Amino acid sequence: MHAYRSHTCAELNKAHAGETVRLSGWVHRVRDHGGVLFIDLRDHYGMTQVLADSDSPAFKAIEKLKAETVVRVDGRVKARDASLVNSKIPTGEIEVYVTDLEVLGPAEELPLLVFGDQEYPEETRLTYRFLDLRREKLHRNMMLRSRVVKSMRDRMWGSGFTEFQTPIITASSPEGARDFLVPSRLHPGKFYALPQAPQQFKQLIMVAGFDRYFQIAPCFRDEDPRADRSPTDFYQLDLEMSFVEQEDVFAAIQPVIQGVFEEFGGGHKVDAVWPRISYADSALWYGTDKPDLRNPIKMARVSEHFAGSGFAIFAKLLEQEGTEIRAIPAPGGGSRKFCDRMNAFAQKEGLPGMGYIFWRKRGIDSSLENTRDFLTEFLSTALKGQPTDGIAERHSAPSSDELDEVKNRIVAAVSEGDFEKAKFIQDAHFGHLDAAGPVAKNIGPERTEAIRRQLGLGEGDAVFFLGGHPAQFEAVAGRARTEIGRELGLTEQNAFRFAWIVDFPMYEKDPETGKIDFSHNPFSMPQGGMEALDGDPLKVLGYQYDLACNGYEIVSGAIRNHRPEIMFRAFALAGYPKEEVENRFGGMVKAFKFGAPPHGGCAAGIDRIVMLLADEQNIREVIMFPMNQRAEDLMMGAPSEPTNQQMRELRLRVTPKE
RNA sequence: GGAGUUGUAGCUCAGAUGGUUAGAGCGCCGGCCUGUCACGCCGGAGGCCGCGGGUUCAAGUCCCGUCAACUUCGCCA
Repeated sequence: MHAYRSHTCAELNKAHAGETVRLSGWVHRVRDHGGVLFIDLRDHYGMTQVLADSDSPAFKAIEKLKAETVVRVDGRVKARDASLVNSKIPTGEIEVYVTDLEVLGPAEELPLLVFGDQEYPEETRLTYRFLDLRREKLHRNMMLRSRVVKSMRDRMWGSGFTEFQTPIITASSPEGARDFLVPSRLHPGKFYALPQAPQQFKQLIMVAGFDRYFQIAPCFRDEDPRADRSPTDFYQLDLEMSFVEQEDVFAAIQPVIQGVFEEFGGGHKVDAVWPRISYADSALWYGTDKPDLRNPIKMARVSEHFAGSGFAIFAKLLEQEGTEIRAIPAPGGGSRKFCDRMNAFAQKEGLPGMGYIFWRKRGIDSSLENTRDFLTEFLSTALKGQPTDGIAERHSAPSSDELDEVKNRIVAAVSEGDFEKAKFIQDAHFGHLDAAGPVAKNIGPERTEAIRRQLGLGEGDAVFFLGGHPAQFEAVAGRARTEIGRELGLTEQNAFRFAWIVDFPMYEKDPETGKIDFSHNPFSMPQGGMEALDGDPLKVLGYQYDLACNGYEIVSGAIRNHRPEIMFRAFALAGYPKEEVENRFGGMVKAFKFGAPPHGGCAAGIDRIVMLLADEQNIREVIMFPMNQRAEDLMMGAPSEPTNQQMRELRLRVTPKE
């Protein structure tokens, strides 16, 4: 018999009854009943209940076992009585009566329990990651990750891509993030860098004529972490294609991503149609370049309704250059309580607050009834094209100057034949909806009605307003949109919604220094080529795109700039002279001078995709050995101090902390 | 670097308004138990209430500072 096992802990069933078997695994849980005791024996594959009673030669030893001890047991498979079957586990129809036991790996008292779903501090979990990984959830997440990567790889091969590895120790490539540097022993004072992405290498692979490349590539960036961003390193499905345009790249990657989400998405709905949304529209509608389209709320510009209005804050604001008022519609959010809560949310996010309007049924004052009746009859008669003479006599006169004014304007509109306008004024003042909230009072019924119509809102709905320079409130507006969608239950559950965000601007202006710099990837081809670079840099768009899914950026890519002369010009606009470009990207620029094919590609964030598929909120839950928030590996003790010998070899000295 | 939240037993957490000896569940240790599968029952150990200072007759509780963790802004091809 094999030294450790004849079967795994997931294999045995009724058909094995009577057989003598050997199992190895961890002592998951012990249930000691005095004369009989049970152990759940666990391995990677599953769990089997083993038992011993006082007649068993192993009884004494088994009584002393502690949780997580690794043991080998020999025993006899017993079919369980119907009343004793455990339907929760696949091996629940049998149990193994232990005749011999050997401790293979004793275990001390645990800092973290493997069974149960008790929560532990991250610090403990990361220090004892190997224990945490034994637990069901992480074990499952890591297996999911492994299968996702295999599926991606298979799909890529299936679509004619070939896989190549690129260097890990390489040259610095100033693409935005901070580099991890590696000191060179052979060249004291010089440093290698770990690649932030295999960007230049994959472009060179295209120049080398391989046509379609992919790689499951590690990427290294020395930036602060976020819940969806690992510090230090992460993995991408990196791909590049020659002789393609933007839509060709989309067509290549969509089946891979969609396929993986369908395969591992646990039955969630997966979008088959991925809309293209411009960066500008995405910012306006969703307040972010990675919108969550499960949330149906679409924001809108409503400046015109506030310009010159009685709402002084916004009216004044709009007199400044570049300001706008934007609306976040909130269908079903029409209560004072909800509106106040969202206003508080905006204040917590650092804004002065959000103005709001909400609509409810209008209770018409009896003193207004006459006017309303008059107008209703007058309008409906007018709309039918019949003479309106004599209607005034059938109703007593309106009761105030203000009402007179409204009435006269309706009558005037009708006489000009502008029935639409007449109906609008009528609705604004006497319609069945009453607009509540301070904003409505200040801008008056007609501007309020115009906003309501623009946004398609009705009874029980609300709308929130934000004003100023869009760059300053857009992101908060986006978060408010998310919050509103969530609170009102508008955001669809159990679905993955995708969209390509396209037409990213090539450049942006630093609001403080006024300096023009690349807003995204400097290697992208500007739309319109060389000519486009002659005008206003801030208006130049790139062939650059992201794929957004449920509020996360999961793919990013571009059609590359493969023409040296356009590249020099593009860099010059951002203030990089030709010499510097040649200095920093010499290898690539040179390559482009010897026949470079038009090419483009993208990279998909594997960690984030698995995170979405595993329904996890934190990327550390899908990484085998993650760093903590301070980029430390608590288990391995990294970073650590080098030995003096190492420092001498590298000719390095650390300056003391100030 | 800025902001928010949290910090009480090994772990998860409870401890209104300041007031006797700081509690529960899980885990751990000891005992009982031959059908459990989150076994049950009895008993026990285990606390610088993150740390420092202050207010007060009295501080886990209020104030100031500080440290740590997480989240977030900046940053992020």
